[in-house]
Parts: sequence; structure tokens; C-alpha cells
Amino acid sequence: MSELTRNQSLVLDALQSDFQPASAYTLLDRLRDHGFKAPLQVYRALEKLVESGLVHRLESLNAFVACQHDGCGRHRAAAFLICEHCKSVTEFDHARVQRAIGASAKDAGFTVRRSVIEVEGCCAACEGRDTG
Amino acid sequence: MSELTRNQSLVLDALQSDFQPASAYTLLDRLRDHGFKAPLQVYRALEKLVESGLVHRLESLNAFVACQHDGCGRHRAAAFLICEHCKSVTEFDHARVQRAIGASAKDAGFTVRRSVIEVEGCCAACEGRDTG
DNA sequence: GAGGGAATGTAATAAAATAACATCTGATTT
DNA sequence: AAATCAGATGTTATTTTATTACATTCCCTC
Ligand SMILES: [Zn+2]
Ligand SMILES: [Zn+2]
Ligand SMILES: [Zn+2]
Ligand SMILES: [Zn+2]
Repeated sequence: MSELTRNQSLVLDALQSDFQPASAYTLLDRLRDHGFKAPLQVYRALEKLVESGLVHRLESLNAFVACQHDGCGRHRAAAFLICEHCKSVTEFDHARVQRAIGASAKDAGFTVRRSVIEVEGCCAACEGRDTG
Repeated sequence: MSELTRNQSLVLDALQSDFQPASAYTLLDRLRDHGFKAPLQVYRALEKLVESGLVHRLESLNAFVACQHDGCGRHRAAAFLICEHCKSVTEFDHARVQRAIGASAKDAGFTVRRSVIEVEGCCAACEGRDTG
């Protein structure tokens, strides 16, 4: 991605200030101080950011999260561990998972463009706290 | 699942008549002839059907599809190949994928409850037709 | 400084999901 | 049979998420 525009930077900063997932409307509220007034301002920025790999969309939450490591922009794939208790989201290494998906897809003659991998459960920290 | 209620049967039939994914509102429209009038009638039926494994929710499409094989009700996991051209959805064998996810999750000390695996791309039939 | 493309602003609307509350149904108990 | 209770339904209103449509501005190039 060439250079971020003002709105794109604002949205990215909002997401990076706190690596929790945020909905478009949550971001809108956070950015009202900066002059944001309408959903489209957020959605348009997110579209570019997701396209560039700086932000990922979590399909199962209708939410967005800043990429936690460089590289997604290049290899265009990500996988997430989503804790149902503390709502934390961790990007994890998906090489193995991608290989497994690739093998299954190949069996079906299917060409993969993008994989959505979102694992819901309980993170290590929360597992320690309660038994949940 | 014990026994399906009338509304649940209607929704399941609508989904099975055509194994294409359908949104809740599409189902509502299809079922107006049968007396459906409000979204909740569909959502409530879907909730039970998904719970029982007879229907799966596609997070990346905000849509629902009938399970294509027995067994999901038991092992509570499913993975999908979604063709972007013909919109067809195929449930695929996820044993390998689940193992890969399990391994990655274990590394992170994460306990898996449910996995969302939705692979977008091009199916064999469409690949044959156009070059897309 | 005129043209053109990308980014932005703004209002309106569509699509997806849930909340709240009333009613009905059928089984179970007394 | 009457009382009770849980689950399923019906209905209206509302919330949350996402897009359409159109006017305007900004920046680069010619
Ligand atoms: Zn990433
Ligand atoms: Zn946690
Ligand atoms: Zn299934
Ligand atoms: Zn296809």
C-alpha cells in the first residue's frame, strides 16, 4: 500500500491502540472527536486497510482487528484464536492449517483464493483463571 | 435433537430443497406462503437447527446451509469450500484441518470449542468453464 | 488553470439480528 | 378436570451492520 490517507491512518491508529477487535460503529464512535460523522468514513478506510493486509476482518464477529505482525500484506492469509471470555484475539501460525486446507481443496479440485479460519474457545490466561 | 417442530421442519425443508446457502431473510420470503411473517420465526428455527447440527451457519456469507452429511450433529465441526462464481457450497473433510488447528492451538495453550473454516475460491466445475 | 481520478462528506436506505412482551400448546401433576 | 409449567409461537419495535447515491474537495498532470 502506497501511503495512508488521513482517515485510513486514524482508523488504523484506533485499531492499533488496542489490539481488541472493534466493530465499524465502535470505531466510528471513537473517531467522532476527529471529525468522523458517518459509517462510510470508517468502512471506506477499513476496505483499504483490509485490502493491504494491515487490518483483518473477523467474519464471526463482524469486527476488525489490526494485524499483529508484518507479512500478512504479502501472504494474504491469517488465522485467529478468539477467546470467548476475555475477547482477546491472537493471530496464529497458519502454515500447517493452510497445508491441510490445500490438501483437502485439491482433493475436491477446488482453487483456494482466501481462507477464513477463526477458532473460538478459551485462551491460556482465562483457562488459568476460571475452569471455563 | 428430539423432534422437529413445524417451523423448524419448514426451514429445514427450505434449505434442503436446494443446498445453496440462504440468508434468514431469503428463507423468510420463501416461507411466507406457509404463514411466516417475522424474522424471528426463521431465526428461532435456525437456532435450534444449527444447535443440532442439521444446519450450518456460514459466517462469511451471513447465510445458512443444510448439512450435507450425517454426523455433524455428533462431531460438531464443519468446513466449507465456497465457490465465488456459482455460489455452491461443499462441506469437506476437515480431519486434517482440525488436527492442524489443534496443534497450533495447543502451542498457544488455547482450548478449542468451535472452528470456523470457510475457504473461498473456485470450484472444479467453474474452473473448467472459465479461467477464473 | 483546466481536466481527471481518487478521496471525502453527507443523507438516505437496505440487510441482518435481537429485544420485549403477549399468547398458545401440550405434557405433568394434583 | 383444573392447575401448573416449559417450550414454542406470534407480533411489534428496535438495534446493529453495511451499502447506495450523489455532491464536493483534493491532488496530480497536462
Ligand atoms: Zn495479520
Ligand atoms: Zn481469554
Ligand atoms: Zn455438516
Ligand atoms: Zn463454482
